[in-house]
Amino acid sequence: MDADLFDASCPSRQALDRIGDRWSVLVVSTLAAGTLRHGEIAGRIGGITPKMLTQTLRGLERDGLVRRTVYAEVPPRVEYALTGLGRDLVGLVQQLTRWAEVHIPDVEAARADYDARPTASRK
Amino acid sequence: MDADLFDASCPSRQALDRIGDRWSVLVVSTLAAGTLRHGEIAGRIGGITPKMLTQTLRGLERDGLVRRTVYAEVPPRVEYALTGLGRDLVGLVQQLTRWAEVHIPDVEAARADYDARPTASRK
DNA sequence: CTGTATCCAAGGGGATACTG
DNA sequence: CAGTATCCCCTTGGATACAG
Repeated sequence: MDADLFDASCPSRQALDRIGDRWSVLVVSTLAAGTLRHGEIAGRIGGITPKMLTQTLRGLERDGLVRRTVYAEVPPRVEYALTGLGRDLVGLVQQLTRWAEVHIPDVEAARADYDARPTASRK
Repeated sequence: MDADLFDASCPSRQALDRIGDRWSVLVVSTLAAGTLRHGEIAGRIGGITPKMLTQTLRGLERDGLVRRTVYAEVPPRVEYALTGLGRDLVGLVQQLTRWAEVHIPDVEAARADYDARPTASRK
């Protein structure tokens, strides 16, 4: 019931808990293009349900990564934009993306090799 | 059924799918210290079940991030070590950790502020 | 348009016990 | 010691319908 220095005290775990879910990275990356409305984000991502979009946006807003602005107009208008902290996160995500782009071939090669191995095959 | 440029084609998503789970980052970070045995890893992390350790290790091995060496001895001995690719990933994870260490205070402040807001309170 | 509420299926991951 | 096999719970997230 008590780990060494890991569990919740590990910063990388906390960071991953924030962006490790299915949509956060996508939403943040989309907002990197600039201020967008709820429907615009949904349209650009495609496949995300309104529930998940709102849920993701709320989480990002709560963590100070996204700023939500509501305009009290007749047709409700709500705009979302990255905060300075959010823009910072985007930079990190882009590094992650870059790493992935460079190394994915290696990973796939390793995987193909692993799956083809006669010894420790077995998925 | 077809997103713009995201969904599975997004590299960052692929990278996150690899390290976004509960244990991969912890295991990889632990192995950054050097070659370790199954039990040693479990001991250093604390709280991980043998099932999850093996499962995580298998995934990392399959993706070419970790190298598994089995010694055919009387008391079974299996050692795990990072590959070049794995060491590369560790570098990225450390960047992530660094970012988290620096910005977690901001995130927590934003969260506390959000939770205290009279307007859009409501968890 | 923006967002909420409900229902529900799938899977991750924990506990435990057992095998080589 | 290393790893496997079950069982099972609980969370994530998708579909759908509805409200402000």
